[in-house]
Amino acid sequence: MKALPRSWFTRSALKLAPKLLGKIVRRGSCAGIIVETEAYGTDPASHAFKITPRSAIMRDTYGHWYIYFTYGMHWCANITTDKNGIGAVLIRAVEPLAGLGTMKHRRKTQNVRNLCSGPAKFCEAFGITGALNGSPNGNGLTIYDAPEIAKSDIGISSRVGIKNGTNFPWRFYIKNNSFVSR
DNA sequence: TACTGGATTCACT
DNA sequence: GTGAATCCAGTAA
Repeated sequence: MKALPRSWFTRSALKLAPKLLGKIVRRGSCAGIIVETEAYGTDPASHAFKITPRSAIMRDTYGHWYIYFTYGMHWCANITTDKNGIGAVLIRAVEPLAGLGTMKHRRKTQNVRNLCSGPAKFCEAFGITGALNGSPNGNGLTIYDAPEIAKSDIGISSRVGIKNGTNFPWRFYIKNNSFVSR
């Protein structure tokens, strides 16, 4: 199994978000299949809409982890993209493959479907915190290559703008996968 | 320095 | 379906 090289992340978030589906993410003994992603570019919902010290990593890097804290209690993990622009892909849901015992312990639940079926759940199950913010893919938290998911098996949805009435962002998920969030 | 609200989740009704 | 938990980045002063 080979880690996705930095060059893999040179394209835009919108292009890469569906291609990340089916890839393997691993941290320590925990691993899983990415089943849901969300693309963030310069839309009004994105932290990159206005570049600040926190979000500058989305402009300045690609193939690095952008991990931020929200709602006073949750971490969310993104992989930065777009060599010449601004973007990141949020990992929204993962199907657990290995390290189930550790995940159950961290998540305080025995329900496998509830371990990683949400962006903050995924971070908690994998023990991801801001300590990993800014680190490149492969340094503690790694996405490995895997066969692409067929286009016909990928679902797409966009939320209609809460902020500006625009459509944003783009959510991609593997159809009929019970580990996708809702 | 003070205030506001969020790329969420969970318990409860 | 609704509301609480909880803290930090961003913004305004």
